[in-house]
Amino acid sequence: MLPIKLEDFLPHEKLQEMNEKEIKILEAAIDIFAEKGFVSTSTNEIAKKANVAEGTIFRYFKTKKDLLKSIIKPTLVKTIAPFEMDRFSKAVFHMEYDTFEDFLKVLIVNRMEFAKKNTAVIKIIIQEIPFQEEMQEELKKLFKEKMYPRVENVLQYFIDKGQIADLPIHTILRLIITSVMGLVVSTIALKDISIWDENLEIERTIQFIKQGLQ
Amino acid sequence: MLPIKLEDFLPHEKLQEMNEKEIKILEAAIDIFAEKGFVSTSTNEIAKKANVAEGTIFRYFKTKKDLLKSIIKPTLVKTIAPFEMDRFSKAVFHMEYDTFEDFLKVLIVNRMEFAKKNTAVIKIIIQEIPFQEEMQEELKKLFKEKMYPRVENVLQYFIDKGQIADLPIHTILRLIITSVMGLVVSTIALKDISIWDENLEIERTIQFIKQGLQ
Amino acid sequence: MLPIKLEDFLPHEKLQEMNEKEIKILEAAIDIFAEKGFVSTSTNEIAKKANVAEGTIFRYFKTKKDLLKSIIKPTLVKTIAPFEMDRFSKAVFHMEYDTFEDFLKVLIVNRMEFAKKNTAVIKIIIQEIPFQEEMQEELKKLFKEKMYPRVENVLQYFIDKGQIADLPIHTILRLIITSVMGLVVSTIALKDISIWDENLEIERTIQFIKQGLQ
Amino acid sequence: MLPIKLEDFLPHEKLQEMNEKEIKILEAAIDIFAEKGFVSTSTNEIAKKANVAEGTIFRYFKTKKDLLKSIIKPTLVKTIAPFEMDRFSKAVFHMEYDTFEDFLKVLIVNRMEFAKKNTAVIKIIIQEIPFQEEMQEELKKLFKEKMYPRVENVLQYFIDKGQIADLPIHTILRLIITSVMGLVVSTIALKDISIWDENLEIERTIQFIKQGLQ
DNA sequence: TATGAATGAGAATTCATTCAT
DNA sequence: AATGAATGAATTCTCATTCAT
Repeated sequence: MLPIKLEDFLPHEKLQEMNEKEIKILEAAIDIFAEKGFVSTSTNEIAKKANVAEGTIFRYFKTKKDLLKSIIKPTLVKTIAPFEMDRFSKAVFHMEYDTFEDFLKVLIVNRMEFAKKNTAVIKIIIQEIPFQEEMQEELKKLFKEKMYPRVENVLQYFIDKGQIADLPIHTILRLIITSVMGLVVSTIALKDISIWDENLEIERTIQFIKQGLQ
Repeated sequence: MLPIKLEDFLPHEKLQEMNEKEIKILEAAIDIFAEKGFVSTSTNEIAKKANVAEGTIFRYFKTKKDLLKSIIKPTLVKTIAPFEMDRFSKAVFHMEYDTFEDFLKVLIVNRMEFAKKNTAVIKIIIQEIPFQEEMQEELKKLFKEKMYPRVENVLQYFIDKGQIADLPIHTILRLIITSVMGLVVSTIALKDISIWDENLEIERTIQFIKQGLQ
Repeated sequence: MLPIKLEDFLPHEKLQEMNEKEIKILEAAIDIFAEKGFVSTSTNEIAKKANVAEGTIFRYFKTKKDLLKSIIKPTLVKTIAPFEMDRFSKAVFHMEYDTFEDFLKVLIVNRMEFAKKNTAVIKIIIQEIPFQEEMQEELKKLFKEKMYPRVENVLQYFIDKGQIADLPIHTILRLIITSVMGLVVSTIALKDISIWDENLEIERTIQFIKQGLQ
Repeated sequence: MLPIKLEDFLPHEKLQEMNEKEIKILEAAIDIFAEKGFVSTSTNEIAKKANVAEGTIFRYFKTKKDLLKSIIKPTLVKTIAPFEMDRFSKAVFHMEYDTFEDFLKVLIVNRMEFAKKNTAVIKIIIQEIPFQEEMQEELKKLFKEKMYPRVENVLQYFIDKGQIADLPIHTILRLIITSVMGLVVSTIALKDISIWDENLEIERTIQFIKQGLQ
């Protein structure tokens, strides 16, 4: 895996108000957390990789756990965010997509790109969320308040148009998320294997979900 | 989560040749590993919960990692095993199931039951596999040698009968596994929530997969 | 090094009143103590090599240190003993040897044989005596009471006959012991090296001491 | 035994680049290792005597064994070094000493002084070398490459001059080393005993070796 | 701000010894 | 007599965090 560059996925304003050392610490921490897990990574190791003194870490992050939170939170927010803010979301809410298939395509391509940019942090989130109650709450809140209401709207729209079956929203959502995450995880895990043709698998997954929900 | 009882899921012969203390250590370890993660669990903690001296742990398991392996391995094997040996598998190979739907039903119900019995160990496996190369190899080998060939047979049979689309086996398998694991994880995570009706969700998942692969 | 056989160097009566297990424990302990040192040898290891249960060791030897003493003491006694009891000693006291050279020859050949039979225990003694005050006392007492008076006699006899220089007994003794121990240690350490010709080195050492004391 | 002062026998430059705590740890370790042996000394004990936290030991020495090596190695080098570098050695190679006796005198006085300054470390070396293969190799290498060739030169010179007998170099060397080490050990062990007159014993040892090799 | 030495609590592991069988 | 399971104190080593410079 290539070393992380924070500028790839932290908002510009945020980055500008961050110190260079702080950034290097975050980048180093993401790299090593993803590789060895949070608990198995020592602050000493992070300091060395970030080329700072161990004490410097604690100037920017009160504790090691704080450092973890600083890594997880923005990505958690950005995982959910598109559903409320970006081009994609606005488009959907203006019902610019006529078909569920178009919607799926945009959703999947968008989240796949995001996942590939944020592989390391996503790994960390998947590993650590089960043990970080605070982050679990954050995730639940984001899901409930930011994501679910918008998605409910969209899905209801397609149900009403008769493009997908009249199942409970939470069931539809589960089946979609499950399939998309399966695709994402497979892509990350298998991306080096020759038989894996990403575009083909994306297309097949779209068809699978679409038909499955008909 | 209820405390684990090993007798629920270790073969009788195996249990009989195990010492009472050894069993109590395993049970305690499974409980705490699942709750706090392997690295964050101290042997002291395990010893206390198992009501043995800390040294006793090391009589039965050479190292803490050994203890982890002793927990993970049998469940890993049993996760794969049904595909080669039990009633379900034999039945399938004699093509006693006429329809893909029947096959899916048996598969899902069977794995759901297993998952509910082994929740804690499955949590541990999901958490630790990414960091335990040895176990990764074991898993790959089991998958390749024990599971894939049999499943390939069955799926090809249904493809030939025209009951599922003519997609590559690995794609079909990914979509099925993904959906089933999504169901399993949802069941474990949401089982206490009132709107979650397990049987209904099973049925919906079966329909989803079946239609998705048509 | 070949495994030790106690019968080689424990008196017959002593051996007869010893249990078979006790003997096997002693033999195993000597072997491993010599190889790894007393502190670095575990009772478990000894038990395994002796083919007995760990508890059995403590039936015959109250503590691990007791086992050490049981190994060291008889050899310590036998290192000193010849000077008071055996053929060599009696001979010397009857002044059957006319020349200092004859005396040296008997002394060295005798002690070399003893050293080669007891290599392992001698190693243990050299390693452990510095840390075992109790054994140090024993050694001093044996030296003072059993060895020194006899040896003094003999050496005085040769001084009086003009065969060795009129130096203080303790100096003569130091120079002899030093040269003999150097020979013994060299023999043990170098016995596998081709240029080492034992008989030649014995002869040279005799000449060296003899001339040195003229 | 008096507490060790490192400044007595570590080169000035080396000492200057060493931290105060590092020095205190080394001094404490030498003291206790010499008294109780390496394996029987706990890092806790060393820390207490050195007045540092136990963790501090491991900042300066990666492992306990590393600490041992750091103690043994410089003294091992310095035991051999004079034969290749210092005043004594240069003098000998310019054959400034006319007689073997002069040579012996310089050798013995020099090594006796060294031994008295480094008693504790020498004790440790003698105790631990048999169990530390790495150090054994180091010792052999030093002996072979640094000491033996020079000494061979000198001894051959005296053989050629007819001052010592024409014996193999290794035999001559063994007899000298043996006698000198015997003197050193006796001095260390007996230095508190009233009958022990060091200068007298040195003189007697010189005569003993000289005549022995005639 | 930044450093990195120092800390000491806590980790996994070992082992002599005990004791019920 | 003999076993070997069980113990728990002691050991080496790690690491997040603090703090004087």
